[in-house]
Amino acid sequence: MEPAFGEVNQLGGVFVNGRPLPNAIRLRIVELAQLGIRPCDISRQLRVSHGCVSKILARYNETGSILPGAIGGSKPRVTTPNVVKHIRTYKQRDPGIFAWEIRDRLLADGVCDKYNVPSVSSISRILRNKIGNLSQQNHYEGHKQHPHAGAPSAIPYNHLYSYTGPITAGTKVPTPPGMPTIHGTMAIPRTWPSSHSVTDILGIRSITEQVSDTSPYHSPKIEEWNSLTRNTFQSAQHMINGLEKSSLDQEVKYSQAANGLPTVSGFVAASGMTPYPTSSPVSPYMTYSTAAPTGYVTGHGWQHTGGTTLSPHNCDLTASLSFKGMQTAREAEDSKLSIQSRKSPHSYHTQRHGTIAHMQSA
DNA sequence: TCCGTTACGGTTGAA
DNA sequence: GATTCAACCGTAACG
Repeated sequence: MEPAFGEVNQLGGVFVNGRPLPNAIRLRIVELAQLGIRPCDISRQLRVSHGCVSKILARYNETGSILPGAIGGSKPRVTTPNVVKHIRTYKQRDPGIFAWEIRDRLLADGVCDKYNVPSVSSISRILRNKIGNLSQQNHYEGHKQHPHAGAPSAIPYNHLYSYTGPITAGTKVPTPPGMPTIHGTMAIPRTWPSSHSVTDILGIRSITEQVSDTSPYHSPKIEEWNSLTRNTFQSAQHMINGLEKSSLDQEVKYSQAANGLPTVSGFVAASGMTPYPTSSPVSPYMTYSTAAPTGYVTGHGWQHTGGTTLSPHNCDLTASLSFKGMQTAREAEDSKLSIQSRKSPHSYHTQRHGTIAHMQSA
């Protein structure tokens, strides 16, 4: 069950447990950091925990993206029909073949690469569950003959069966040459045009990337985001440091504080505001609603999915960061990006709690 | 005081 | 449609 209100952290900021910060806040964190403001000051200024500031800045430096990672979902399956078909073929040709031999052969034949090759146990499971009858029959026959009598390794396997499964780290598409970059951080080998980048958030996408809309990995979700950005942003003329100043200022109006630090007045302390001060309680999950984006105070219009008119000159960042589009962009990218380095050290416990939470909410 | 790290309680979405 | 599971989130606390 969704909570009606967000929570308040020690700094007085409002957050929703388990949900990402608004994109504008994330963007503001990066921008302030680029202005040379220390993370601790950013933390206090935006009332976001310093751990979060650190995390967002670290991610930005690492990936060039301010956006949160893809939440939920499952890892791409490696036992695609094509892989199963090859395993079946191997088993047919050599009933005595071991799972690890199949694994090696899948690699050798280019059916899989090291990133998406099934584990030996997975292959065993496939043999048992999906090719069980065949396996038993052939295995029996195999015992009647010599297991390796057929010299299967000499048989040229059909290389037309190239792997067509989900893209993983090993099958990534290189960043198009025309991909705009922000600082050097965008130069890291992203393998898919990241819709998470500040550049993309602000609507600067290369033609190359748009061409990718017709790629085999094109999906309605990607199209949704692409159409949004294409229709919304026509140029990068307003970019400063990769950040769209005017649009940003429209959304997160901030003044100059006495200490010289920009103050995000739109994101005020809980003591000075009602987090979602509407006549009808506005859920922090407004993120996914269609409420009007009038700023963080008035209903947290972050990432609304409404039909605000978007243009380079009237691109309220909140609107331009339509969560609907962003979410789908993340989904699209997540299907293409395998971020190997972000293994959660506490997956077990989070999973456990997630399950419990899920059960409680059910 | 600052900041990187991590335990924790939570959400999400594909399978 | 419900459940499982593995990803993610931000906060709080620690060193």
